[in-house]
Amino acid sequence: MVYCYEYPRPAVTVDVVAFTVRQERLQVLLVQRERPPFAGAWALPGGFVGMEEPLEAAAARELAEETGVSDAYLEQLYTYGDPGRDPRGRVITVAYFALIPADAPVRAEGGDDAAQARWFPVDDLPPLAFDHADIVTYALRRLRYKLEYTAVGFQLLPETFTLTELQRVYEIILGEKLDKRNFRRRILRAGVIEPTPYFRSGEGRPARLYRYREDAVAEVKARRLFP
Amino acid sequence: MVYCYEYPRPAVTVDVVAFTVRQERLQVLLVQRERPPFAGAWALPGGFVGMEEPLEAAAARELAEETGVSDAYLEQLYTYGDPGRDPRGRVITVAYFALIPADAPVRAEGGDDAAQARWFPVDDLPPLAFDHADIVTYALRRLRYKLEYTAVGFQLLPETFTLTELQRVYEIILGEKLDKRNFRRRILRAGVIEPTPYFRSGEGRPARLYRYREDAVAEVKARRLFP
DNA sequence: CCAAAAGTGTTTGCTCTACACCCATGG
DNA sequence: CCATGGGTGTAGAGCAAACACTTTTGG
Repeated sequence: MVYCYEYPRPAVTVDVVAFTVRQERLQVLLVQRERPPFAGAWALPGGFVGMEEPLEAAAARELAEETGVSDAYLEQLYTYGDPGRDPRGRVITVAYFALIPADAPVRAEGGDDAAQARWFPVDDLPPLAFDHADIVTYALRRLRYKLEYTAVGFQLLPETFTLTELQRVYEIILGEKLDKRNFRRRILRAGVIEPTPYFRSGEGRPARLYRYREDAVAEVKARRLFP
Repeated sequence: MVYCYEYPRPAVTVDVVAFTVRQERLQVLLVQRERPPFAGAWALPGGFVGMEEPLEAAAARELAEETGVSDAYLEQLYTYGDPGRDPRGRVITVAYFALIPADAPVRAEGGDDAAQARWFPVDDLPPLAFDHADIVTYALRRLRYKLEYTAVGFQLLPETFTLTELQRVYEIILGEKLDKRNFRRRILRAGVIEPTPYFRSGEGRPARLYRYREDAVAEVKARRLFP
């Protein structure tokens, strides 16, 4: 064991950029800080990493504490460690991004006890504490980029979903309309989702429900410079 | 300032996977450990992050200490923090990968004073300390992937280079022969390198020298799922 | 039977791939 | 003049983009 008084050590935290699609908008989960620094300001959910806790477990724990969601898609994003990013001293944070299904029963909408937690549309965020605005910007770029060449979009939907719903998610995140026929052809060709025998009735003709294929490889190689 | 005795803190290190192409092979820089744990074993160059030192600066410093190279291409790779990855206790490491030009005057080839440092071909590595084998594997995957859709390959070459030299780098790293005409067309279309007025004479017809365009955007978007 | 949303194919253009010969220099 | 590596174009195939109508249900 290396002891603490050998050398001073930075503190290590995790922060989570949790995305969801609600009310036809891409939203990010923020919590309101209660203590200085930045007391009262909005920030990403996060906290210190336990001494025996893997990093991803810490991110999952922080996310679960704020939302109650425990099976979200979680991916390491980047590690921010500039001295001076935290006025309290040297704090290195490992940022994660998470995709929360639209039907996940997210509690704390309104903040019952401790820290208030709320969803904010990504294009209408309040000022954020620390360098969290940079982190969100980077997470958003990564999310868009991932959508372009993988099929992670369904992680933002319930277990079964219609192709129209999935297309809406892509349109909302990418910020542009997509052609229905081309969308369907490509998303199906990618082979990461499969039809179920079920349909959903609403207004108009019922739509077939699809689900994620457990055995699928999420990364769909796009055209490469040197195939 | 948050003081050390508030909570125990993990130690934070950086490790660098430095690639170069020598003797027609892709090689990785390793250092031989002098102290336990894993005394005598080979490991990635790396070390503790200074309390006032940015992470990338720490990686650059470690790389410079081992090689004398101070202007390499450096990119954050991933942060490894499993408890138990270091037998001394909780050590979180931020891994970087670096591309070293073939003509860089790398000293310590043979280890003059302290730790011995050597290049090893990636396909013939010794057993590595800690989880460094995992880190190298991931860095290699990322390097191949980057080569496929960007034009970072020239970072492994001197400031000016011929297209044939560049093609060799790609072939060595990707492990397959490429068509000369298609390679040239695509690499030039990507627009990240430009011809100089100079030629290099060797055996046969002299070859035009190219250089990196400072103003170029390195990321060449490949075919996307939803353009 | 009308409104509303689901579902479905084809044509056109572009980009990737495969492939072989002439060019410029040094010895 | 010969050996060596540098440099160049094209035809065919496959993929992506654009585009409009028919189908199924509920009210």
